[in-house]
Amino acid sequence: MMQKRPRQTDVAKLAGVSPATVSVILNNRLDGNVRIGAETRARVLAAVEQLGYVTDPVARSLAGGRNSLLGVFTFEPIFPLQQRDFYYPFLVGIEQEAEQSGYDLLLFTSIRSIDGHRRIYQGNINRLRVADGAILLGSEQSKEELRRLVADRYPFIFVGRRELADTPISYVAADYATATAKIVAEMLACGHQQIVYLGALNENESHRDRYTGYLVAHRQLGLSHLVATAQRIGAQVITPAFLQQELERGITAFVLESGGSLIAPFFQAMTTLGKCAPADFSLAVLGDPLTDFVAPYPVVSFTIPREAMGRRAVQLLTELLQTPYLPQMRQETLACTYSPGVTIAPPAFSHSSI
Amino acid sequence: MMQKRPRQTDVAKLAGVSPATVSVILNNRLDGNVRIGAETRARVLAAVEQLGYVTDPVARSLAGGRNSLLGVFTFEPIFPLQQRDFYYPFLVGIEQEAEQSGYDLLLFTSIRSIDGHRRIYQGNINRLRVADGAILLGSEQSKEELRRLVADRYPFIFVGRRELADTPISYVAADYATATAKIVAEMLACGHQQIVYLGALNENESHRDRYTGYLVAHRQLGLSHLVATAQRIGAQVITPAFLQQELERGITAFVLESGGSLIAPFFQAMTTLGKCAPADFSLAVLGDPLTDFVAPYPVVSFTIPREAMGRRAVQLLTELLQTPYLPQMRQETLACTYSPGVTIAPPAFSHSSI
DNA sequence: CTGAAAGCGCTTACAG
DNA sequence: CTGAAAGCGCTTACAG
Repeated sequence: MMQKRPRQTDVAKLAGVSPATVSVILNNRLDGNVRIGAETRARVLAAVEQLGYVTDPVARSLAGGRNSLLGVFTFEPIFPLQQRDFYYPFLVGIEQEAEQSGYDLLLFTSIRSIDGHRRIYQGNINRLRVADGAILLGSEQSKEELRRLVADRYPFIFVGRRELADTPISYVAADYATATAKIVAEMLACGHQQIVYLGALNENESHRDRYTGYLVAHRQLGLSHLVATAQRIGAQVITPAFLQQELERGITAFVLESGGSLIAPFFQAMTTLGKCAPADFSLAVLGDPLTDFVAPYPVVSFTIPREAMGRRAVQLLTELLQTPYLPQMRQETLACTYSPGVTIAPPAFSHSSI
Repeated sequence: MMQKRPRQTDVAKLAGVSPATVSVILNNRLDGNVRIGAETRARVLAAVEQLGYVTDPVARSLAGGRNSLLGVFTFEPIFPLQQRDFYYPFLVGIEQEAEQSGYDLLLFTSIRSIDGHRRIYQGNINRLRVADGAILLGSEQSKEELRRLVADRYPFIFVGRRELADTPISYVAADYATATAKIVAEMLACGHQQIVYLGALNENESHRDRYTGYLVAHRQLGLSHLVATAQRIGAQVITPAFLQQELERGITAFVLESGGSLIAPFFQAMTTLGKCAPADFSLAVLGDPLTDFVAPYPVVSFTIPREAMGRRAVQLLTELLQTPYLPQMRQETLACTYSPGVTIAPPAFSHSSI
């Protein structure tokens, strides 16, 4: 049967001091007017050791201290069966930094997913509050819940840029805009004048950032008039007929959002047409490099700094927790790494007439 | 500036009832002697809505006794960069079951690894105690720490069988013995009489269980005299010369422990010799099926039920936590799944002379 | 059917 | 330098 855990009072009794003293020593408080004698401190620490005492984080947290618990909340299952690659690299970074900072990680697994996604507020409870602050991840996030979190002044950092109408929120994001701009600029420099932007149906912040990069690249060269509107399309739209049509109307280069499952259909359709990059068209993927399985040749793309984002999110969160009176907002953007490929070359029939 | 979030007392005041009543209603308590009038309940719920009241889970858990935190402790980093496949499936199962049971997961990332592995007891303090109980994983576990954990009566379940000299400990393990016995029996039934057991250098419980299965298969057929002692060898021992020698002394079948990095050298050496299973020898791997990358053909093996082990570990742990007065020991073994291959066939030159 | 009171285990002013 | 006291926000017997 289970022994009751030792309490602070037990330690206090054993050491012959008051609970307050134990608390002060354990929290290493160095306030000007709190000073503990070396002898007392030693006695208390000895008692702590002897009893195997560990502060109850729940009580500590209630009493207004902090509990060294960093929440990790994902809107999808944390360890998804399918896309195991999605969260993993973030978690690697998060764990590394948590270890450095001496925080434990609290995964909110008690939060049942309802119709496929999890909600922070269940009934009336913000479960996240058991942790000092939390790192949020996930694409299926509910803006409504974020808004409420901000209103509740709960400290959190989103991994990935998220925006709310009136309310700025803290995040660590990948710099999709710059990465995309660089690639599109490369295409423009090659002489492409009709670069079509193919995006997935659901538009979110990271998609918008990519599109911004696309626009910026054109604008910087004074080529704004060449910009085509982005096409947000379902994967099933990408057929040989569709791409044929695009090529015929003078499109010489494509940039594809990753993650929207546009990529496999694209290659399939192009193969059906007997078209190949960079001979027949130029191509870049706006996201992580493709595996050999998906692409027949190295496609120009960029790497999202997932681990670094995880690490940085923990750093920012711990900063937030240590300075509770400063504005609770941090927004940071980390650079993506250009990933070379063989898919960008001058267009076969240059329409250049600048 | 934001208002302080509403408390239970605010709701009580607004509804004109006592905090206790609010608590009872919000927790939906149906105890025999607690009954709330429909009108009162409606009034309270309306007040909750109006104020946007959210129960503070920290206070709730302090008052209630339990914190619904399940610890997850790994002796190596939880999200290792290298062998990401090792912990992941366990964690999937653990998360699934934690969600079912309404527990959150506490990852002890604050525990720094010293010379590559983590220690539960740091300066005589058991960090794990911040959680109600914990699930332990990892091959590098220190027996000394486990012993202490048991002595402290801390509730935990090890994923994987672990044994301590005098102290039984709780675990969920894979049934390596049965899985191995089945495979070896298949080889014996095929007519093999010299089956060599090749094991990694470090012997642990899971290795011993496999060897036990190897022995059992022989014994069940009354063939104990055919048993060769297991060879515990380093990967570098597996050279073409070594295997040549084995074949020459009449060995017709090999069973290899997985995880000891014996497998790659084995295939390399056999390829060098120009030998191929099952024509020249029979073969099984005592562990997870090999990827195409490692093995040129499907090798008989078995799948370790990692997810199920994770799930079961959480179940057993929550049982332990709910029945604190029953014996704190659970040992359970889950079956592995036979994974077929093409590597077992009758020996080319049968020495059978039974 | 509902309220007053005690208590969960800690921290933090405030005295001295 | 250390202790007594109040309080964090809830739940749970216990009264009535």
